[in-house]
Amino acid sequence: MEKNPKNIDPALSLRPMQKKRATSYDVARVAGVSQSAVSRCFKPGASVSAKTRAKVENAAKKLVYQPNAIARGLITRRSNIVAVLITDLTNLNYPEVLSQLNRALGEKGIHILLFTLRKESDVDKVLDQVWQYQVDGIIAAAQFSHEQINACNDRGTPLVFFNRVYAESTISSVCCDHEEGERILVEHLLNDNRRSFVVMSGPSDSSVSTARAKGAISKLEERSAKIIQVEGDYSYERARDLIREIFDADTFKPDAIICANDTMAIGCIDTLRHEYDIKVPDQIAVVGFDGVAAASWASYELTTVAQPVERMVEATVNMLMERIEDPELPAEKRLFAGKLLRGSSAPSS
Amino acid sequence: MEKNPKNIDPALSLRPMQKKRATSYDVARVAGVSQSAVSRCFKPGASVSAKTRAKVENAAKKLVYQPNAIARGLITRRSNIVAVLITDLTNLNYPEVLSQLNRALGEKGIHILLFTLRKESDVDKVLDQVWQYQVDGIIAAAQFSHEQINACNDRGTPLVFFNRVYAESTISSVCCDHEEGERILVEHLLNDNRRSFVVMSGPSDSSVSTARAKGAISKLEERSAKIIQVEGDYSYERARDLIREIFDADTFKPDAIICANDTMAIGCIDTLRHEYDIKVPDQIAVVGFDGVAAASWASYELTTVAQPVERMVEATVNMLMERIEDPELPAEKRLFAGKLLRGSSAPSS
DNA sequence: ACTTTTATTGCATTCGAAGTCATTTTCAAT
DNA sequence: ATTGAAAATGACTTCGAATGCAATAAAAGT
Repeated sequence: MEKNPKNIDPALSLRPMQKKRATSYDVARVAGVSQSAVSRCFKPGASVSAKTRAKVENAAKKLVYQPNAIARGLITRRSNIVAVLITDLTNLNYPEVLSQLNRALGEKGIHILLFTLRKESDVDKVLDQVWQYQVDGIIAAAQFSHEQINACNDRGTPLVFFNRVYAESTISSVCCDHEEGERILVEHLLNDNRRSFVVMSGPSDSSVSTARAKGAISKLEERSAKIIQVEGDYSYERARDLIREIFDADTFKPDAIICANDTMAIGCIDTLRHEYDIKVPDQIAVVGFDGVAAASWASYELTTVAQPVERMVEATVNMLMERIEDPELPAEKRLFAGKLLRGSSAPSS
Repeated sequence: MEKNPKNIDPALSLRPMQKKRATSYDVARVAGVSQSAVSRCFKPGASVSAKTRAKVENAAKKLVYQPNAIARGLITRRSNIVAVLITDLTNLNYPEVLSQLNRALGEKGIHILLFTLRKESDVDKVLDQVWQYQVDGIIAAAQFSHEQINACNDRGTPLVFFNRVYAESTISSVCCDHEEGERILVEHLLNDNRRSFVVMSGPSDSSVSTARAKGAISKLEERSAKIIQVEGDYSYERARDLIREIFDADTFKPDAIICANDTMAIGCIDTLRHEYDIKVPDQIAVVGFDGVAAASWASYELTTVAQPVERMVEATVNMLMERIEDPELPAEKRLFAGKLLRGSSAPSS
């Protein structure tokens, strides 16, 4: 190791440490066995004698050998990679989702190839990349067109949607029950004697927002409450602007605002308090959805519905893995109830 | 498309669409050219006649062919994948970082294999995975031991740290100038006639926290201000508890609190206002660091230093790519100044 | 028309691990 | 000692695309 006995062109020795990683052949040579034997040592449950295994393990350690997952993937047709497509990473609860996904998949030896999407139109471009990497499956927290879904089916790539549902029975998904969650929230507000509502939805192309709005409105109509509906975009700023529009117009006097997510709810609360000097929740109640960390901050103590992220992720990963093992499995939809988080009863600012 | 003219065993038609994707050989056969020709059609700048290219492109379209990135990676020794290791995805500004990274790398045709770390001790396990996937480089927003860094060097895997600096000149990193940022914040507070300070750091094993605390304290000592130092963990809850300890003890009367991140600053503000009825910033000023979205919310209007995430990400990606192209490039450290975001002067609650 | 030069093309090989299969070794049972 | 079953082993092939090289075709020059 220390000495360099061969007399070679010094220019050559200036070259970087040979970057070539050791291969199974190198290990085989050092261990004095065949390449097959080396391969078997790295395959759980393969037939290898203790002697051989010891020789190989020594050699592998000496050469700092790690099997090449790329080469392995080529022959096994399993990359042990799944693509995670996710829109809007800035959505406050996606980091949690991602981190949980990584943990759950990691436990099964699966890795995440991450794709973040800005616009829905990116899906096509991204799917092209996804095919090239021969991923074992796809987890999508983004809206797909039917062509895109069919493309996945045609190629036999298992696909599970996270928080997106499609009517078709052939599409697997894991979803929080947004509709029912909203109904619970509304029930809560009605019990609190709220009667005039603003329903602030998310962007219209978001199926999550649509489901939430639908849940809220269905319940409100059952009780024939007064409603106006406004379209936000999940952002604090847009919520602020909408509140201004409503309260500057001064034609509708709501006593409750139902927001499609927590961020907008917080935007509403801040704007009501700081710009209109309205007490929340005394004069107007505001509810959100998601249960993000900020919802429980003392300034807000927001009433909201938290998604059971951990269970949902667990379900997503299990469903995907099952379908990777057996692509014949029929599609399945799983719906998880959200958990109502009640803000404190009277935190006037 | 509509009709299925061939009379085949129905059992066969029940089988799934053949999952086998088309290979370059399939395309070659259909196009009536050699596999090499197909390969060249997908390599920019290769020598192919217009005639051949047309034939191949037609065939490729017909077979929905996508080159297999796994196989390509094996021969070219370039996976076009970089590993991104990131601790604590729940840190509020990492989603932004990730999303930017994805964009910047995507533009260069590089993909992200994502690893989220719960504990620092996970780095070893994760690095093993990283080697197996023959990634072209590593971007690390996590603390590495020197052995771990050396391991990367030994294998010739370019490594760039994001927001972690090491004294060694051989380690590349992109970092926000936390120290100087704090000094600016402190300057700001001193100009505002604040004299007694609490410095609330992050966890002691975080080099970012250390740098920030160091910057604040150096400046404070220059001006011989009164200081106490407490150790938080970047979380809202811990900040709240620390505030309680300080104000319940009632031995030290600060008029400013310097928090190592925005989340703790927000925790401090909420606790001061809602539990101690202290006006922020009138009676006590609170400053944070990071410039997260919540910092600018009307309830807080936090004075903080925003990291120039976009520029930092750009720099990180460029540095990494350069080193992937030419592993001989010397290490480099780039330090970006943060931007002071002044909260409004008097938002008493 | 005929030689050069240059641009295309295909053959054969390569990357690294895994699986098939035939062969050899081991070890227990007779 | 002999047989048979089970376990271990290695030679060889495979996965799918890229590439060096030699062969060929097209273009250019004389």
